[in-house]
Amino acid sequence: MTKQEGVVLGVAGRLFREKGFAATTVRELATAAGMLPGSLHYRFPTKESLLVELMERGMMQAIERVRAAIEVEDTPLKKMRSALREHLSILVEGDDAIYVNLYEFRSVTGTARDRILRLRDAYEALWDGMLHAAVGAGLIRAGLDLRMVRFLLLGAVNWSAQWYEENQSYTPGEVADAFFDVSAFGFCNAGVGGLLAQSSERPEVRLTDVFDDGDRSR
Amino acid sequence: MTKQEGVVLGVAGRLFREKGFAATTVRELATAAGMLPGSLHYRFPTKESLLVELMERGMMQAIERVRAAIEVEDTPLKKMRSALREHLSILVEGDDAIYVNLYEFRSVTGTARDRILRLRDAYEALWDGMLHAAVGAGLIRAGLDLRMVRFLLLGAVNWSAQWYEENQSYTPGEVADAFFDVSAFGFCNAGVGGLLAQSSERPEVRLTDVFDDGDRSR
DNA sequence: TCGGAACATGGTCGCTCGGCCAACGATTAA
DNA sequence: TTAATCGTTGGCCGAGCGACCATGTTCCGA
Repeated sequence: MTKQEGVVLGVAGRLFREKGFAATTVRELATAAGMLPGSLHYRFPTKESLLVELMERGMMQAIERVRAAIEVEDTPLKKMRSALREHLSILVEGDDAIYVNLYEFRSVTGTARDRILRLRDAYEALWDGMLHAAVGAGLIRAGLDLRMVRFLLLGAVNWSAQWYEENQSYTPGEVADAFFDVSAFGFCNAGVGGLLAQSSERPEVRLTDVFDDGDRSR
Repeated sequence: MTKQEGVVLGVAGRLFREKGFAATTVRELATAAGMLPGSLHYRFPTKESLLVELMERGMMQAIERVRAAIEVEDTPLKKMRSALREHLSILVEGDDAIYVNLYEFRSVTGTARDRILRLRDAYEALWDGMLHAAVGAGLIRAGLDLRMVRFLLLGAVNWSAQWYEENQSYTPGEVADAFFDVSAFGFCNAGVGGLLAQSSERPEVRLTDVFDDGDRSR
């Protein structure tokens, strides 16, 4: 990737995020990248090819970042918490490629669609791996649909991009940890949660085995 | 509202949902509504006025439906569960106005933006009311940020529209109930959840006081 | 019955779109 | 110095855009 292509992808990410793919013109892209429309066409044959390139790079980068965030943790729940933090951090303060991935996918057609879907599958596999490891470690309440747990967590953080911009009274880490805390332990209080928990057949696990660092927000 | 206007709003919802506002042309709208562009212009001066009309009607309708779903329940948690069901049901199988509200808001400019934001505030106030009632009834774990609980629940269901289409192995009610179940009681098992719950100062509440109907999916 | 309001028609206006390319400098290698 | 290559320029293309309106047509109340 040349330096110029990097500039183009950068401004494309910003404009696609701000205005949406369909509402962004190639002239705007070229001007923002400091060149003329013809030059942009020389590097990217079509507007959609620019979108696809941006999305694929962003997705691969996100997978690597989350994978790295997982590797440094040593228990399934810590891995999940760390992955959630990284995911939200990339989304709201990383480059714009992931936001575009989430909200402009409908503009991608043909075979590029499948390539991006395969990348998404790879990302989701990271989560399923963590969840299954947590089940294996006896940390997950019995009878839950793991897919639903994943949908809950990732849906909440993905949607956060919608309200976080105008409501930055939290850090991304605080938001992610709050979501993880509620999802893991429930918003119901001791009595309600405790009564339900008694129906679980899982062995007891000491809380300190799960979180021994006391660090719930970064 | 005349019958024709209803037709126009209907096809507008469908096309805005399928292709997005910016990618939909007035000619497409007119053709789909069985009329010519000029006729459409007679009823709605601009494309954006059509979007605003659609969004306002949809939002008001959603508020009424959720309010009705809340009223027939008698405890805070039941109200929340019912509201979540209704919300998701409207989103994935109701008319398209709510989907458009969620995903095309950026195309609204000027004073119409504020009008729609005020409708959103009214909807969120429904949720805050339920959450505060739950706190008052001693059902919510101490130390939680209620706004985060709301963001978690509504974010997860709002995002569901992204994956539900191609994955209809669940009913909307099942999805909403799964989200509610995990959020309320946590995905961690008895030991982990129980240890955390012991730190709560809330009095015990019998589970049967919360859900006595056993109906967890419709 | 009939006058007028309500509505539909079909086309045009001025403009911008994404895509395209022949000609042109800048850079590099021989 | 020269020739080949790489990247850029700036404008043109047909298509399609949103907006608009003069002219018919329908329909309903007086």
